[in-house]
Amino acid sequence: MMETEQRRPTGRPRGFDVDEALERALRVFWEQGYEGASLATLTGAMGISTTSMYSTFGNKEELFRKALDRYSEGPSAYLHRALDEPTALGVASAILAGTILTTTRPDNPHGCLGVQGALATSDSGRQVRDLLAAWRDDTCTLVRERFARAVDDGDLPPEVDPGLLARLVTTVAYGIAVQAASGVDQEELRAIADAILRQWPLL
Amino acid sequence: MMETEQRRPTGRPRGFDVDEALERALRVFWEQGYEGASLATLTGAMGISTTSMYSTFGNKEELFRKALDRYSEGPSAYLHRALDEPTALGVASAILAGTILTTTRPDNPHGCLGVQGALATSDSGRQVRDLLAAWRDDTCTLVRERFARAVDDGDLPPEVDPGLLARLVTTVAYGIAVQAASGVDQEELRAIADAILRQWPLL
DNA sequence: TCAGTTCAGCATCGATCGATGCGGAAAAGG
DNA sequence: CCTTTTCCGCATCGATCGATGCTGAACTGA
Repeated sequence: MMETEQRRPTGRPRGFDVDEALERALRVFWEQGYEGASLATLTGAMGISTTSMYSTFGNKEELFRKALDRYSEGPSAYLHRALDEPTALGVASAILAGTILTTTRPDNPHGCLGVQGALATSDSGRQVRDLLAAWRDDTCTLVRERFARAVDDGDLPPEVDPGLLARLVTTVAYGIAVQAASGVDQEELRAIADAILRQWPLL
Repeated sequence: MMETEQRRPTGRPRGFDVDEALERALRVFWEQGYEGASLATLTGAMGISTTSMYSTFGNKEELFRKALDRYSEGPSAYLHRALDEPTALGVASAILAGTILTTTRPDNPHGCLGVQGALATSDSGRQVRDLLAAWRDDTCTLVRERFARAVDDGDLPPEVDPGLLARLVTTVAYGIAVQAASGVDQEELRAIADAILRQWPLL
């Protein structure tokens, strides 16, 4: 028989919830960026000591990576749901709608962690900057592959370049994220997305 | 007769070129952001001592404000030239073309200072963050007023909302700036801009 | 030449950065 | 109970943060 029951570690159990602490850290990174978020601010928001943070998450960069993963599966989960839409227009519409909702939700920091987390950094933040650039590019790649499938299915005209269309949709999404970070109204952003989608597929 | 000759100050003259030092500082802020750019990095690139920097520019925040002014009149000067285009389509086309050129020029940092200079900051950078948000909003306002004039002139259909169209163009421009910061190819961005402009006026 | 003024190199300020070591407290197994 | 293991508050590390004072050098006008 397999040993299915997870090994209960001996010793004093952890005194805080890892998921909740990570959620708190995510929000700090989201609002203040990777370099702007200090360890003191992070641990203060997480409600734990620096010792607990380092023993649990490694270091600041590892904490950010885990926070980004949580962001992808939480606030940014609309992206993968959007890719399941039956039509390419539905995909694009869901991406822009999800972007607007996530970047302007009143109880969240405004903007997108993947954009404002580390867009320009010093040398010490270069690794995280590259990580987010890859994160954005991965998003674009996923959309491109979905659009390529739409072309194969006849859902998009054969002359449409899926890569270009994916780059266009993500560009608008990132632009929306910048506007949202400045506090632009949600309905105004919705009107922009509608105007773009009204010309679908634009190419 | 007016005293037209400028007062020559007595004492030892300044040993460096203020414009060139500011240009160097601008490039550091452009690449590393306001909070990422340390005084040591700034003065090192400017080739002056911290004493000279403080006596000449005030402090780090004032230095950034002056660098932003220089950015507006230099790399971002295409914006005001674009507003002088005879048609609204010409304005939008010039804005997007200028954005692409400035944010992807090989000898410049990639991206837009107004976007990546301080998109998410700690509390200490909040003033600069707000400054850049206002800078972006001012840009949008200038474009809106230009489009409103185009509506009055019959250059744009009367049902077009100038504010919405201006927000759309600037949103695409900011999105392009984000993509450029990630290293996206210039021609790909041009293709995106062309696709947008092909549907003009989109609303 | 001299007095007056400014520049800028050097040292350093207190605060904060990310990160770590120590040691008592707490909770498990035996 | 006792031993073992882990957690975590506290103090602190060297480095760096933005910012300033001191002081001799440099250059002016008289």
